[in-house]
Order: sequence, then C-alpha cells, then structure tokens
Amino acid sequence: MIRLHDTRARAKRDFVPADPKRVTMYVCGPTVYNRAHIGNARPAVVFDVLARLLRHTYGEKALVYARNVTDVDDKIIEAARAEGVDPSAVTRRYEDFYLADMGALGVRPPDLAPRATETVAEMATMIARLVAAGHAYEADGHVLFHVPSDPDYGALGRRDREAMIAGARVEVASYKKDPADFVLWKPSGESVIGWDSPWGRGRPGWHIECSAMIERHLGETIDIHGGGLDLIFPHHENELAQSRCAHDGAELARYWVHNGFLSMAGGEKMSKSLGNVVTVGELLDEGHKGETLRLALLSAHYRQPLEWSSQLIAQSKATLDRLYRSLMPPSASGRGGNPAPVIEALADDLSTPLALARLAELARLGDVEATKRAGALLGLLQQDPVEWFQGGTAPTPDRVDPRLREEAGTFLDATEIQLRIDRRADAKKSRDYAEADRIRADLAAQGVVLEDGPQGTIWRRG
RNA sequence: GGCCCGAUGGCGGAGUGGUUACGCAGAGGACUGCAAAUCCUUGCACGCCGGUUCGAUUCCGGCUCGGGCCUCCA
Repeated sequence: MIRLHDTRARAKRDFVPADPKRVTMYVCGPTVYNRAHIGNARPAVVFDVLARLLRHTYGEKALVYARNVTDVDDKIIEAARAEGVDPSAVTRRYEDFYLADMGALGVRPPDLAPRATETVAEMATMIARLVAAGHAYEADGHVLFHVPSDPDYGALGRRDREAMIAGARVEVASYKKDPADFVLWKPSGESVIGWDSPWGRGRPGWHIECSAMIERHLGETIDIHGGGLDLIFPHHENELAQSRCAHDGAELARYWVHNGFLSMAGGEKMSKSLGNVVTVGELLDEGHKGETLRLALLSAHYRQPLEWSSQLIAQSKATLDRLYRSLMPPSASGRGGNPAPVIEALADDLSTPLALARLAELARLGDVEATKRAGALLGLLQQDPVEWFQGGTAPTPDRVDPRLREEAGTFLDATEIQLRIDRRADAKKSRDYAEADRIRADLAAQGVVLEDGPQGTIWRRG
C-alpha cells in the first residue's frame, strides 16, 4: 500500500487509484525559455521516483504519466524578441536542453509530454464551456474566470477570498469584475504569437493550459497531480477551479502532491528572480555526474526544504562511491535479492532518506541483487561499477568552462593510465618506492586515484 | 498583515511515551613498503518555557528562530 501526502487533506492518505489498470499522473513541466536550474530538477526527479514506484506496484504499463511543456508564455515571447527569432526557435532549443539535462539526472521521459501550443483548440473549447456555464466572461479582449461563481474556490490553498484580495501584490486590472478573477485568454497584437478564437486573436493564460492538456490526454479526473509547492496558489487552485467548473463538479485530481524547495547558502530560496541559481548544465560542466546530483536531490524528503551546497554534492559522491564499490567483486556475494525494505520506505510518502539508509544496509550486507533492484526504484546504481569509477570523457573545448580548460588539457585516457600503473608496478618490484610514489602522486594530481589490492592495482577518477 | 511548513549530533537525515537509525566527516586499531580501499572499535544531538504522565525528544499549549505562499516562480 502506497501512502501519499495530499496537499488538500494536509495529511498522508492511503493511495487508492480510481483504476489500478490505468493510474494517471500529471506534473507541471517547464516553461521553456532558459536552462533548468537544479531547483527545477527537484520535481522532475521526485516524480520520476514516484513514477517508478507506481510502475513497480501497478505494472509497467499501468501508469500514464504526463509532464507538460509550456511553450507559449510572455517570458518566451520576450526572450524571442530579445534574440530576434521566432518563439518556436527558443522553445525548441530549451525543450531539448531540458530533456538532456533531466536525462543526465536519470529522469526517464514521461509517457506523454504535451505542448501547450498543440492543445490550444482544447483550451478554447474549455473556455467556451466556462463562458456558457456562467463561470467566465469576456472583457476588453480578455476572457476571465469569475472566481465568485465557484463557491469551492480556495480549498486547495486554504485561503479565503478576503485574504487573497488583501494580500494581492498586483494591481487589479480595471476590466475585472472581481479582483480575484484570472485570465483564461488574452489578446495578442499583430506581432505576437496568437491563435484565432471566438474572442479574437489571442493566446491562452497559463492555468488553462494544464487543465486542457489533462482533459485531453488523461481525462477529467486524474489520480495524482504534482508540482512545486509554489504552484499551489494560484496555479493549481485555478486549474482545479476551471476543470471542476467545466466538468460538472468532477474533481480534477484525487491526490495533490507538492515538493518543497531547494535553497542556497543562508537558507534563501533558489529562484530565478533572486538570481541565486545554479543550472544543471553548469553542475555537469563542473564534472559532477548526473547520478551524484540525483542522489543529492533525493537525500532529503521531497516535502522538506533542501539546502544545496558543495558539501551536499561531495557527500552524495562519497555515498555513491561506497554503494558502487559494494557491487564490485569480490565483495559482491549476491544473496537474498529482496529490496522490500527500500520499497516499503518509498511507499510511505516517498521517504527517500529512509530508503537510502536501507539501501546502504543492503549494500553493506553485500546483497548485490537486492541493492541493484532497490537502486532501480530510486534511479540509482544502474551503471556498471567500473564505468562509475573510471568513466568520464575528455572535455571538449566548447563544453568546458575557460577556467577549467587548463585542467581539461591534462585529461588522461584509460590506456595512458594503465601504462603508468604498469610502470609503477615495475618500480615497486625493484623496490624503488620513491618512483612508485611519484607516479601515484602525479596521477592523483590529475584526479586518478590508485588502490592496491590483492588482484593488483585498480584505479578510479576521484 | 493573512495562510502554511519546519526546528534532532560537526554536516545530511530517520524514528520513537521508557535502551535515540543510518550515512558523511572525526578519533583509535587491523591491513599496507607507505597510502588508498575495506573491516573492527569509538566520541558527539532531540530550539526555549510550561502542562499531561511513574516517565516527554515523542502528546498538548505558549514562545523564539528559520523557511514558503499571498496571481513571475519547481
């Protein structure tokens, strides 16, 4: 039995899908106008683990997991204008980057990755339905959702109307009937991306995108809706209201799951507007492996804040070294093969810290089979251990930060390293320890660590 | 101002009404030409003040501190 913390109930609930043969999950994906930062990667990794757990529980084919791509948005329009290119050039580029970055973190592509621009017709249909039902109105070229028409509005974020209006940081547009009303459709000028509609040429508001994509690809009511904590209000609140009002009261999602934030040193939230972000691409270019970053993201429970630091990365690397070492002969005994303790930890609201502790225990026992199977649920430990320790490609000049280029020039390939190990073995045989130590220190300076074992010398990249 | 979340050792992070996981880092030992890795041993914590209780880190109340949201945000 899987238990999940449901934001609406503010409590852990037993997860019971509407149809165990077709479990549906939707997670808000990226707005593609720049590179993803490591904070953006947290939901992708967290819900990837949840998807793996659901597939393990209900069957590989039983889960339909959709993660959208928001490819029409004012920031995209701005970015395209600044570059003097078509918005689609911007969105295609950053969608590709996103998939590559997430792939590096071991995130499997979702079953569906619908784009907003390919779902505009469905959005218009849903908007028209809301207008006809009296939940939305046209004003000054816009179509707005009328919040007072929905008595249940505000249940997800647990806030009442007065609080929302009192706390509003944004000036209320004069054409709104009610200060809380939000945009479903907005007009596009001639030079701006737009679609023809009953309300004139325009483009969709942000919230309606997800509602329409969910309706089209997953249905009126889905099992799990996921995303970052900050999306609860207004994004998910609005999504929920639109969908429920367009679907005769049918709930949009049966469980709402939200991940907490990453912070930078000092505990401050990592965000683009604060400018304290580090992108996944930068971290990879610094030589950190995607799997290390993934483990770092999973080291805290998904609802807890996680402070991102170089120490966290270093510790994650050390942990993976230890885990991978347990998979190598001769420590590998391969007995048992039961990953249940890890799976049980994940089933309890995705407790990755407890799961990782139990994974370490399996590794310590030398239970290779169980360690690998449990690792698969977490998206870890699926490489060949030798590849983990010795893998790495010579950085090419265009990929490397200029500050690192000098070091990059000294990258040693496996053949060269073996040559030096052989030379050191000769030196040791003739008891020339000074020369042996010099070779070892020289390699260490270039990031290659030697270990003398009973089977001879093995090496790894530190 | 309103709403919400959190506070466990040097660090990360579980869990529990009574003996407080685990990992990293630290210390000592074994092993090693010396290291590294590994193994063994080991020190270190439940924000503050009350209450309930035989007993509270755990339950309740208050406080302090930190974080998030309040229509850009994962």
